[in-house]
Amino acid sequence: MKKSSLYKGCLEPILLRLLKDNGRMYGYQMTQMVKEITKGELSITEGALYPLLHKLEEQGIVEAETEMNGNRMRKYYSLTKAGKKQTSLAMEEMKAFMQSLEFIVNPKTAIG
Amino acid sequence: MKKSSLYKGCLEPILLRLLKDNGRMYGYQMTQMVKEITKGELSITEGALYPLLHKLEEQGIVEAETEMNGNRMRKYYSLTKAGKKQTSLAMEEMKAFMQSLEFIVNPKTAIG
DNA sequence: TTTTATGCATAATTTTCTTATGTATAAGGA
DNA sequence: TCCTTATACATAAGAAAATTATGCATAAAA
Repeated sequence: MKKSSLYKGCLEPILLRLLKDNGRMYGYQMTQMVKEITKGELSITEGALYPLLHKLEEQGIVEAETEMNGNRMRKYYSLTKAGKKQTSLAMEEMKAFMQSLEFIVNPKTAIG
Repeated sequence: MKKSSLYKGCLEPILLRLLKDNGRMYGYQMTQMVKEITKGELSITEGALYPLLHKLEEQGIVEAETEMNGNRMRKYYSLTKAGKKQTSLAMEEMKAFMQSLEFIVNPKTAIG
């Protein structure tokens, strides 16, 4: 992540969203996609990413499959059924969160 | 803050924004205003608020004046000159952050 | 051949909260 | 009158969630 890190607390919903949109991804791919989507604004650090993926797997939110790509390992993650449900909830929360931020930071243009 | 706390890392810019918009505020007032603006979505806890205000004061971002309101104390905070500069930067970061979140969570409608 | 990119992982530390607790005044309801 | 809620500050202990640093390994590029 970035040094100033407003992103603190948003990483989990971000990953869930990525998996929801792309179906099946491996960790490194997530970091690259986020970097691309946000035009370099957000860099997910590995120290944050991998422990979180492991936690989500433990919780049954995602499931993992290891594949070999040439000589290199890739660990693909995808949402479980419970994970999809959880993602819906997380997206609702994100929506409310972003709306609240708008209210505070952009009180004039924010539409409630 | 809320339990789910996506807000982690956003409290400081939120307070700066409040002070920028309202000029001079005391802590309790900030908690009430945020609650009102966000329709109850965001509740700033005192354990997060007061230590942060003290830190900002130490850093010369805000300055404090204690006043008595009847028999009750209020500690009013306002941005210093350095604080206003810092707030501008923080708002730029917030804008970029919120845009990035849009890109991720709402890729179709997000305008880049 | 050294750096950069790909790809995973974990440990130590720091940041930033939550939760709990404490003090004190004032207002409102039962 | 008494208890709860609201107002208003403060701090300490603990948890959560990052950062930073490190490690391993393969492959491509400079």
